[in-house]
Amino acid sequence: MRGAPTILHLDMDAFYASAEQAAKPSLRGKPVIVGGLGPRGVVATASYEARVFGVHSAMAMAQARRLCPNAAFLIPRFALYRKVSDAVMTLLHTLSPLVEPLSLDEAFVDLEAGGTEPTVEAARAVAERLRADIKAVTGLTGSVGLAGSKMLAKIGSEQAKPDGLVVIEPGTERELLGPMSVRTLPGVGPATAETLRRAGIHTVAETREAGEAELVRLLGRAHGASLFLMAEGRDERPVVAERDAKSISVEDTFDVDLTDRTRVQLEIARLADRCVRRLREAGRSGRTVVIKVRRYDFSTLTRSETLRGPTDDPAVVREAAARLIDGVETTAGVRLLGVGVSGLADFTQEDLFAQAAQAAQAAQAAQAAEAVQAAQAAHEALGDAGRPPGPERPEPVREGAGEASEDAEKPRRWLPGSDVRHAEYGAGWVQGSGVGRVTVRFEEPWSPPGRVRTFPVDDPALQPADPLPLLRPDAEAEAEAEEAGGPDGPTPGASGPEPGRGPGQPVTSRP
DNA sequence: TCTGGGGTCCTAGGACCC
DNA sequence: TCTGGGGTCCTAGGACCC
Repeated sequence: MRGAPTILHLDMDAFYASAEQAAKPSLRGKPVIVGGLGPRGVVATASYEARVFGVHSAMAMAQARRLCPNAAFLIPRFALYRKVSDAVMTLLHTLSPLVEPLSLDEAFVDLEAGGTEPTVEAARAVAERLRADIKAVTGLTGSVGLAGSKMLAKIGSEQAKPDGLVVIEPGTERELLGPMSVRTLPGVGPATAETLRRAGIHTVAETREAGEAELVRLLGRAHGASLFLMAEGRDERPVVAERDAKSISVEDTFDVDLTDRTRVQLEIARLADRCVRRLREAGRSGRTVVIKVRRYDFSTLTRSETLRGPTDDPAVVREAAARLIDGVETTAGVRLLGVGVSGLADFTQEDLFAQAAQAAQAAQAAQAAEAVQAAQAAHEALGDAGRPPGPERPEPVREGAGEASEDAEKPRRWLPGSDVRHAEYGAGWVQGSGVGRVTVRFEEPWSPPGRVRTFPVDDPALQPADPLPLLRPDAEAEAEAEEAGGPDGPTPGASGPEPGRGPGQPVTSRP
């Protein structure tokens, strides 16, 4: 706990929905719902206009449609959100080296580590300037909480929503927390709240009064002890920058339950390949392969297998996943399959062999023999004993292999919300499609609301496009873009700087 | 037409080693 | 031969978060 509110929590307001409204002028002031649009989709984010109708995150999309049938329903465009997020995180890094992102739209910042004077006034001034900078650079609003601990900074930003700032002054925590619901405390979800409710505990004050021993009895050692500390307003968790990922996983929910065994095996193989692609993009390898199966009745199980050494070989992960699914009964129907890798190591497979060789040289004879044995065993376990050890690695399996030829046969799918460009009408986005037609609204983030036109789905003049930046790029950037290949050339970042400013620099240089 | 996708941390039992 | 306790690794499941 600090004597001054120098821990900052930023939470962007209705992030995905707000980004869509910024990108699509015709949707401003209207209910917007972003999420999965299939039969089993859920809401990722609802705009404040949609929340009025009772729509909220994690709600089944079907229910959202019933509650708010006139909303715009859009698929998420992560490429855009990531760009906006990068711009926001860049601003946060100008405040302190200690920035802890929690997701694309949320982060803690340790202002004291960044040299902010430890006073309420100084912290408040930094936060207000940050909010103005975020608005100027992204066009979006964010809410900020300032407090002496992470927990209270986060509670503060929640209270500040939308588009606000709340400072919780050290010394006022217990009084503030006392009457609040236990659900306010981090780590208290539906299950914990129910356990506490049965014990007659509803508020933070009641949690505190129950005492640590009782909470540990109800919830277990770690959970009970940490909950007691939180209820007392004590939270010493430091802001930690750059935490390495501990696992990487991919999963798919199918529109219709899978019952065919061969199809299940095929999907597991595809997921394994996708997972390895992500693993390699991150420059990591992993030792434990996990599969996840959600059955028709939503019961979920996992099976895992730990290899002798880390791998980033698609064939190895595919084979492990295949062995694991072999032991799972799926005939009654499967709604979700997943493949993950944990026990991540920083080196790739070749590095592993290099390391083993080095170890063999350096270590004593006995240890060296052991290392070689281990390397051989790993080699065998990895299923490439027949492959000569060398720098080559198996070709990554690419899902889109032969894309061009396939595209000609497969009808293009125009998903609501996605960006397009028409040879004659310019930039727009898909408003809807069906019965061989696609409806496009032609507008840009900086234009007035645009008009709608309808085309055949296979109209060659209509092409998918990258997201436009939310703010109009300056003349300089536009010229560069044109030099780089005209309007279809690389698009400037979504957070394109305003006139006269270089990328990465704060918008304001006010004292 | 109920319930996504990507993560983190904790618990608990059994194997195995000292 | 019997009796232990502790530590670590692995597997499986569950709660929680955004």
